[in-house]
Amino acid sequence: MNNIVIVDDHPIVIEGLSALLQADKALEVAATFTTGQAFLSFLPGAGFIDIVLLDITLPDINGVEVCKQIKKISPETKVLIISNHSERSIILQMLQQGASGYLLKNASSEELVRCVHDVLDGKVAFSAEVMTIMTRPLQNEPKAAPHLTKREKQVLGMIAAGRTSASIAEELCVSQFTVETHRRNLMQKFEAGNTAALIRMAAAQQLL
Amino acid sequence: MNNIVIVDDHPIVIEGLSALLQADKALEVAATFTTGQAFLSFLPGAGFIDIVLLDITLPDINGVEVCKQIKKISPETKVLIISNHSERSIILQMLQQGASGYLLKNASSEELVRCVHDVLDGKVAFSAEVMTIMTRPLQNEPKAAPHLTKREKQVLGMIAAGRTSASIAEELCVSQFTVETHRRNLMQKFEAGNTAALIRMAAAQQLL
DNA sequence: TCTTTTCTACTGGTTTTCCAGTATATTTTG
DNA sequence: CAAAATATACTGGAAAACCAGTAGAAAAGA
Repeated sequence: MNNIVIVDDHPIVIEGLSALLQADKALEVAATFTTGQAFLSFLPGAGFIDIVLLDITLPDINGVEVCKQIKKISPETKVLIISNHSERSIILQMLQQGASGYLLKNASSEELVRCVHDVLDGKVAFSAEVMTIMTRPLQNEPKAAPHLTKREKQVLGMIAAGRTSASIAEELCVSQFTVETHRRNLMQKFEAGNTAALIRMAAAQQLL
Repeated sequence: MNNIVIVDDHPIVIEGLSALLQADKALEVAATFTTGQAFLSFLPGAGFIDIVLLDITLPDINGVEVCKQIKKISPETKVLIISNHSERSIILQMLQQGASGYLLKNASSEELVRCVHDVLDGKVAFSAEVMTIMTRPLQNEPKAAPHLTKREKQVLGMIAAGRTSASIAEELCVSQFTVETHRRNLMQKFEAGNTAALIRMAAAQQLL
């Protein structure tokens, strides 16, 4: 009998997953949580968990963080991500964090059960749609978001808010030159020729 | 015994809703569908349906359209929207289409059952969060998108692409002054102090 | 610790935006 | 048709962004 824990902020989804999994005699839903924090408090004291079905978008903490914690506290516990996000970068990020599988919420019930078993067997499991996304050629992929430093993100936000370099410099207590250097570096990272393009790029990548 | 139909493209959600509703003896899930088209084909020949739990975002047709069709074919059938969208405009739009209630997917199971009963009783039902959204004062509502003329939209797009006024003027075969006047009017309409803010506003309103 | 990254700061010059006006021709609409 | 909205064009000046370098200090990671 395998112990399963479900973490998802939608009670309806928890109910659905539970119903689908309980149909299988080999699986036992041991506990469910609607917040990452509640689950993380439970985790250290809990007995061994075979697999965690984890939603990425939780109201309190990021799913990435939750996954990291699981792997830290109980490396043998498998993590199967159940998410709405179909961006390749996110899927990869979760796998790098130690997740063993990735399902989209529109996966069929058969896929769900199959994936849970595959993961329990030590395999890496994806739903059909995720498989398609991961194997799709890269050509018309949206450009990967460049890595921004903390400061750069901060400055970017302020530029997008319509602030001038001078006013940003004042607020951050740095020289105006510094702010302009940040701006220039941002434009270079985004391959933008001017502020307008910079903001558009950033907006397109949900960075605002 | 009330007849329920569930339309949602996520099998997991269907499963969850079914499990929660079947617990109530007064409710019977008569059928479920993962596409709007499948449901609409079924609808005319089907017996009387008391209530449809309807997801707005379906892979094939828009939930608005589905709702409209339900009300056309069977006006007495209640529609309870189950959605991820928490924008006031969308909620209002569904109510105008004849929906009797609106739930967010993160609603608790109690709320779900309560709302189903309320709707069956002829009331209009919202989950707590939707209630909060609908009664929240308008002040920090996102500003309605200003009306833009064709030319303004065109210029806006080109500005966002990082073009300078001069280059835009050349492409449009108008004077640089004209482009700058357009830009100024755009900034005024968006209440933006400079190009960066303009692009951010436009991006926030999906105008790019 | 050493290396790399990040954050900081400056020079000096060019280009572009931004502001506040005015004004006319062309469409659209009541 | 008349009024309103739209698109066009210009002046002139202040402010800000943009370009292309350089470079030291601080923090983070190997």
